[in-house]
This record gives sequence, structure tokens and C-alpha cells, in this order.
Amino acid sequence: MEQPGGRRERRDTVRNLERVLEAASELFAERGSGVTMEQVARRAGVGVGTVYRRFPSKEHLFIAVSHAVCDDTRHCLQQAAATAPDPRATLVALVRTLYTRCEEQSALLDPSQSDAECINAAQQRELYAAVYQMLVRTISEGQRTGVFAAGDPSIRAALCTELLTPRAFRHLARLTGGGAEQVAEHVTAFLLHGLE
Amino acid sequence: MEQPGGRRERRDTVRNLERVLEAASELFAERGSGVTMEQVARRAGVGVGTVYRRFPSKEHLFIAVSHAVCDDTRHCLQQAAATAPDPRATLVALVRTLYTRCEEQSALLDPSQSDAECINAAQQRELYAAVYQMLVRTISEGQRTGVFAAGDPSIRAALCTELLTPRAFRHLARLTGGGAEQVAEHVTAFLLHGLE
DNA sequence: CCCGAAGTGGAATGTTGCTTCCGTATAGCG
DNA sequence: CGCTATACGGAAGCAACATTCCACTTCGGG
Repeated sequence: MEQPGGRRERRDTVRNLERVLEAASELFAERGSGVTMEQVARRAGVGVGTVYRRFPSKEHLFIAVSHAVCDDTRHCLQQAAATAPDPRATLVALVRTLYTRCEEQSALLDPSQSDAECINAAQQRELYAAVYQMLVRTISEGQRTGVFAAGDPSIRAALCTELLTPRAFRHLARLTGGGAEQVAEHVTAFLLHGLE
Repeated sequence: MEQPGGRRERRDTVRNLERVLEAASELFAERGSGVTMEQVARRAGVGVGTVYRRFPSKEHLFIAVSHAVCDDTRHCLQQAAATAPDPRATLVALVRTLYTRCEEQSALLDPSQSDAECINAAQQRELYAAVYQMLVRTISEGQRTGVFAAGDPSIRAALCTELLTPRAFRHLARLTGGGAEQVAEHVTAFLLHGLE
């Protein structure tokens, strides 16, 4: 990176930015937007001032992190859907992929934990809108090919989407004592039974 | 009410307590625990000090209100379930009752909006545990009488419960443009199709 | 090795919202 | 009506955080 002044970018600067992003990802992922800038700074091993040079506000930092995670998740989902051979397999793939993500990124993917108007709502809305669209397409396709029963695809997709949240995942994981794999199995069984 | 000092309780005191509870219910119901004590006091037409004489902290006030709402909701559900003639009708009644409640008390019944460890989590947990138990019983019963297909009742109940939150209700209401009635219909159709 | 630009840490500041305190107002009682 | 116990309002105190600022350090270039 060339600077305006014609000087190369400093090593420590780059390193610090990485550390900050890493610390923020971890903390936000596990405890949501409630973590303080001081905690982020401490975990990153820098002062708060350093965080603020790169991100003008806590909100900016949170959005940056959230954006990265949501984007990445969306790509995984799209890829998973693309490689599935048929609607049924697509559904299974979507559920499994999303739950696997939920297992780590819980707080960042959880629309529950963003206070109302807040912060990463935009990213999440985008992510869940994408999930919803994929489901609508999958269900419509399934109905065309006769694997799924008739019924308004958009409403069915919405119902499915509600079961694909970190919250639902947490509950089911606790109940069954299993991980993403096992929960995904139960849920797809339920969804398919309701759709077929 | 007799006071320690042998004097009758003042009229304005009673009236103020009512006003505070009413204001708090309305505000918490529509905007969750984020409302400030000042806002509650202003809406009630009293000073903050007056609120604090009755409730030693914001948390106490919130719990009092939340407790009332959750308890009441639980009673409605139990009654609805008790008068339904069969498992299928019970399921329908539960969904309909809960959604009707969600339509007004959104924020207070929404586990999403309580920050993690917080405040009315206890009441809500109790309420949703009750819902969950009712569903388990209903599903088991339905399986015994052959209306519902086989499958672990507790997992099925958990999945149903996830669809019975204010959040899910809001989404579905927005999507279909309908009220509690209509949403309940779609959801029960979906659930039954998955259970029968 | 020295210089200046740029980055750094963390104390200081500002803001928001809960909670306490106290001078004033009011209800019940005689 | 006057007296006392009690309640009242809302200003003041306090705590938790976000954000700003600046004296000090460190890096890259020559």
C-alpha cells in the first residue's frame, strides 16, 4: 500500500488492524454487540485510540465484522445450494450449512440479539433475505418436479426460515445434546415431512 | 389497607401506583426493556421518585410487569388447551391464543429482546417451558390416538415452539398482511401437515 | 544513526440513564 | 382549620461507556 505522502505502510499498523479485527470477531461472535471498545482493545493488545483510528465508531467496527461474517455465510450457502442435485438435497444442504455456521458465529448471525433498530440489522436482513429467497426457489422447484406438496411457497419458506436461526439451533442442540449435524437431521426430517 | 402508623392508605398513592403499572405495561410491551425510568414516569404523569418508592429498581418494575403478563398468558393457554376436545384442536387453540397475545404484548413475550442474562428471562423461560410441555403432552396424546405420526415428541414440540414466538408472528403477519387469526391458520396447517 | 511522519496508549471528556435525596405539597385525622 | 405523617417531583449524584486528544513512541527512508 502506497501512502499519500509516498511512504510505505507501517508493519505494526497492519498487524494491529488484523489483531483488532480478530479480537472483535471473537468477542462479537460470542457476546454480541454488548462488548465494550475497551474489551476489544484489550483483547487485541492495543489501546482504544488505535481501534478508533481505523473505525470511527463502535458501530463501524461492528458493521465491518458483521458484514464479513454474513457475506461469507451467504457465499457458503449459495455454493452449497448450487452443488446440490435436487430440491430435497438443496434443502438439506442449506439447513446443514447454516447450522454449522450458527455453531460458531452465534451472536453475529442472531437477529434476536441486535437491539431493534440496530447496528448489523442491515447485514442480517440481507443474509436472511437471501436464505428466504433460496428457500422460495427451492420449494417452488420442488413443487414443479412433484417432490413437494402444493401450498404458497413464500409462506412455507418463511416458516422454514424461522427454524434456521441461531436461537432455534441453540435450543435444539441443548435438547438433543447433539451438534449441527444431528440437529440439521431432525429439522430437515421435520421440514420434509411437512413439505412432501 | 391499614398502615403501620394506624392511618388509612392515601388515595393518590393508590392511583399513582396504578398509573405507573399501566404506563410501564404499555411502554415495555411496545418497546421492551429499553425504555427509561423517566419515560415511564412521564407517561404515568408522576416524578421518577414516585416510581422508585414502589419499585426499588428498574429491574423490579420490569419483572413485576413481565410476571403479570406471562402469568396471564399462561392461564389463557391452559384454559384454551383444557377446553379443546382433541389433540388437533388443542394445537390449533394454542397457536391461535399465543399469536393473539403476541399481537399486543410483543416485546414482553419476546425472548429475543431480553439481553442475554437479563431481567424477565425467568418469566419467559417459565412461559415457554409451559408452552413446550403442553405441546409435548398434546403431541404424545395425538400419537397415542393415532392422529399424529410417530417421532420423538419432545423434539417435535421444540420445533413447534420455535414457531410460536412474537418474532415469527411478526414476520408472518407482515408477509401475509393478516392478523393473528390468519397467521395461526397458516402455521397450524404447516404444523399439522408435518405431524399428521 | 538521525529525522520526520505516522501511529500509539490511555487519561480526560461528554453523554446517557439509573438511583438517591430532600425541600415542598397533600391526604387523613381530630 | 391546623397538624403530622406520608408521598411527591425532579434536581443532583453516580456509574458505565463511547469518543476525543495529545504527549510519547516507532517505523521507514536517507
